[in-house]
Amino acid sequence: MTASGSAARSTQPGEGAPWATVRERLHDRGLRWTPQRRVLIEVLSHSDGHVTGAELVERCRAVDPTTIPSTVYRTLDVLEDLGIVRHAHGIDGREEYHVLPVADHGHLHCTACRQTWEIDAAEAAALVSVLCEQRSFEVNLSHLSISGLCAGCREAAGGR
Amino acid sequence: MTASGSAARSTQPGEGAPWATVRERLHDRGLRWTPQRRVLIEVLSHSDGHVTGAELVERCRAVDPTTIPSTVYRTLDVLEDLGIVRHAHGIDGREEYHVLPVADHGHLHCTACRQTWEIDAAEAAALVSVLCEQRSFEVNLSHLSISGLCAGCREAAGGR
DNA sequence: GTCGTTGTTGCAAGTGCTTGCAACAACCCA
DNA sequence: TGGGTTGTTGCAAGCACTTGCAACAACGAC
Repeated sequence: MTASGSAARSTQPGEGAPWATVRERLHDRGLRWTPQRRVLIEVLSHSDGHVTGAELVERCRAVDPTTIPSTVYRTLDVLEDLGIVRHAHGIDGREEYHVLPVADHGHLHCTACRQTWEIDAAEAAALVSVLCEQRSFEVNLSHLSISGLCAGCREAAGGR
Repeated sequence: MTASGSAARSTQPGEGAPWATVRERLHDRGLRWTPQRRVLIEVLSHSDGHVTGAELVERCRAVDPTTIPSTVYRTLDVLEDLGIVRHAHGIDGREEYHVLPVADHGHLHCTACRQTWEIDAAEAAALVSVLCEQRSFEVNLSHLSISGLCAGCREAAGGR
């Protein structure tokens, strides 16, 4: 909810209005601004947080019924290159897109209630530093997906 | 590589010969011992570490060409219930089965060289305890999949 | 050995996503 | 404004599973 609606309507071209600058950012890389991309950008600009690929395809279809899945997935790849979306794999291995990642963060999935939470760099710091020190492994936090049981479900399961 | 070949040939029915007891373990649950399951068990007993679902289907086909994918996947579900295999999702979201998980452990995937390593409870302890204390979240270590850059690839990438 | 119950299988259709390829159309340049 | 280059699209086929369902066959009982 933090600065959600206002961000899309902001007039400054930097952090504030990422959607407004997509077109020129594509141009800068020699990429093109097509009606199909316009549709996806519009859909994304109205999506908050996490959406699955299939969901995005469906929403694009609602705007333009001629939308083809492969186009959506290919455009998502391009937008990921631009840093506008980021994908991870949900608990069932499905693509899950995160729109406008403000900061690198991972995800926590409860296998019982299927809810999702974000974990920020601070919370993951312990793991990241252990792996970095012991193995020189650089963790890609945005792709980190942890599953298990949330507090509520542990309690519901009987506490033991 | 630790105690790989010998384990399958051991005669003691406890930890040592899990394959020999599968049949009765199925019986104990009112489940059946079918030729199709025999094939998969045989394939699994010759597989070490991590295999994808598709790979298992293929190997079963090598033993019995009439093998049907859905049967393999359904049998894997059953075997997972028995604790004989465990699945997680690889970096690309595909099913990855881990045969005979000796101890709970997670996985480390390098996005550059696609290699995989295991991380044990000790290494993940820092993360697990942070999440447990701060959120009462119980991490399912066997399903933990971390991606990033391994030491070798970081160096190859130019060190920066 | 035969019978009946019920867990399993095979099949076919479906989902989510990917890929190769030819036709198309943004966009740059004159 | 017209023309050419080349990034994109749409389509069809394919991969990795998943699911519903009717026919089948393990396995315990008689």
